[in-house]
Amino acid sequence: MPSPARPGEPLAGETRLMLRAAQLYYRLNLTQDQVGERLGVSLFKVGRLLDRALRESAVRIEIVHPAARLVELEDALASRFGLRGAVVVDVPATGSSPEDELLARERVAEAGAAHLASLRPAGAIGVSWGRTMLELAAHLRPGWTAATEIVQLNGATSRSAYPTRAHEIVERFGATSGAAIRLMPAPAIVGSPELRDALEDDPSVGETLAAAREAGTAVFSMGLMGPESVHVASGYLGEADLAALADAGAVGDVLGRFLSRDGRIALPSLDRRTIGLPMENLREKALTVGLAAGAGRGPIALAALRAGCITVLVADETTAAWVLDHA
Amino acid sequence: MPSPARPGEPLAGETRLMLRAAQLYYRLNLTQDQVGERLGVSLFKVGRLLDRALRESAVRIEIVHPAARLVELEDALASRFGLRGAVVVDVPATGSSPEDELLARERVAEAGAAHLASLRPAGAIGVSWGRTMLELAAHLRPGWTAATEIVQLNGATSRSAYPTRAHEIVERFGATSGAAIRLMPAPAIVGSPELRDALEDDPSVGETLAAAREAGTAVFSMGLMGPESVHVASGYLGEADLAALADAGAVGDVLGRFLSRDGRIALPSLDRRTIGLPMENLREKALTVGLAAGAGRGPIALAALRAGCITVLVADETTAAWVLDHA
DNA sequence: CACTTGGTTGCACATTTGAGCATCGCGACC
DNA sequence: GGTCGCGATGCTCAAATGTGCAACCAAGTG
Repeated sequence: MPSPARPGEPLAGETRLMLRAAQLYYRLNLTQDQVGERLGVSLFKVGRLLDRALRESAVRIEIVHPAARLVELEDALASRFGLRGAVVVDVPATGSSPEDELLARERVAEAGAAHLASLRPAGAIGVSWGRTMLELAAHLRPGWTAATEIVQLNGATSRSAYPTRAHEIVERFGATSGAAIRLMPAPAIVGSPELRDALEDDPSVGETLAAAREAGTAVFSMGLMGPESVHVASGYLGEADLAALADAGAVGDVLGRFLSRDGRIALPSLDRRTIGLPMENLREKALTVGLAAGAGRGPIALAALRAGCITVLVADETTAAWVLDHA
Repeated sequence: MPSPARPGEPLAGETRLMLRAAQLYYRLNLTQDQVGERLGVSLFKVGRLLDRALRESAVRIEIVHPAARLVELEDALASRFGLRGAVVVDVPATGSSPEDELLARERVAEAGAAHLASLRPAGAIGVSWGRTMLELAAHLRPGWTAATEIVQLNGATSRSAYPTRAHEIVERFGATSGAAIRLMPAPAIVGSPELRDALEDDPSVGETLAAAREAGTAVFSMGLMGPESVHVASGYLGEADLAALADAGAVGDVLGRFLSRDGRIALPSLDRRTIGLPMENLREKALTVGLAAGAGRGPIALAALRAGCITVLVADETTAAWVLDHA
């Protein structure tokens, strides 16, 4: 490629012409033959001049919109992880203060609700619970889907005074769509594998679980691992479990299933005490929307992506950037 | 115009779509309907999206070639002073050391020669003399013009040991074109108006002067005012004249005519002692190429432009910028 | 001096893009 | 509840743009 005229060399007439053509074409928006007329060359030559300008990158075209970065992150995530889509939300401040967490949740939930609606999911839709899911449900607009059934994907009856409000979520999903709802009347995590199996075998839970397996769509949020996890507040996890999870390298959970960095079940013994749709079933769904909102969600988002259980990721910018940085 | 999404607002889906379209169109060079296909919208909508992106300046197109600035200066000069053309030359260093002066002269002269040739002047061509003109002449390539006659525009026989080499210039112009040449056998400036008139009335000078008036084209350089002027070295100007010129606000000369900042003859009494084509005749020519090369030429270049005696300016970048700054 | 050969030019043609216009959907206002 | 107006959409058609090809020029080369 012809060198871009080092200072010190006389400027070739061709180059001069090229730049003048670029000015007239790009700045003044003349057509190529107007440029040609003004410059005294044929319109063909103008085209070739502009071609050269582009190839030598004498003109630079860049996308400067403040949100362009978000779109870039979305595309990068989608192609890196083979997603069907990604939505990255611009959250002004992203610290880890409760207010920032709240804001991030609101914005991600809002964007998630809008995107979910735009996907027009049909048939049965499975949903998880949690603060982000509650917020998402609140943003659903009547008629957003023609789905026939809303199924709760994992256990949610609280053991503590702190309510999971899981039924509110499912009800809101149902109320805004006219779909039938199906709750899962069980805790998320119980004390023993035997109890888990017994509950899952009981029709009250088992039928919901079967419906959850059948649903073509799943919507869920990703939870942090640690004392601030909703599973601690809800009384499902004690000190000992937390310590064991930490030892096992857990970074967070999806539907109550705690994952390690690489996307595997971190602690199988705990997983066997967890009630709800198992990972392998989640992976089989045609459409799964996973939400990650707030500081520290990078690791679990990445783990879930690696686990292959996400087809559409909705996240705040910080989380998205972290994921791409560490992928 | 729709505001460019302040951070803190949810990103409208339209905007997201717009940016994605811009990415695909400008970065990946897809056609508008390929973009439409990929984004699931009609090609019309893509066109409108891209339109909006342009109007909201979400995409910026800029010309980044290092020489772009020169072209800008050229256009600005041409439109500001109603010129037929302008050539601005990139000169690496532009100090006022002798080496820098030399370099600037070389580059401006080279560009001037090339541009002059590209204008294909015909008929009679008038030329001045000076170091820049000598350099220009050296860069003329055989056959550069079909002109019939080369005429010296102003007096040039040296009074001092320092030769003006004016005849070399005219001869080179003639030799490279096959045109007849006509010298002006007289000094540039003489001691009295009476002598000037007597010389100009003599056929030896008068006929050349008449031919100079008839020439349709003139090529000349601009000289500095002060002790470094070639007119001092050649012995035309003494201390007293210099002081008077300084008092009168002279900034430099064109064809031996010293001008003040505003483009007027600075010192009419001196002008009446100057032999050569007068200003008013220079102004009448269809094509006049004026060269300004080297530090400190800004003021005389501006003065000459204001005098209206230039249709094509050739200058170094520093001079060009100075002129536009002070116009 | 004829003959290649590489590069540039202009051109006809196909594709792509932009402009103007009819239509549609939706909300506001009788 | 009708209907008026406005903005968005898709369409047709003309303009603008890119592509492949043949002609041409200039500079080597045998």
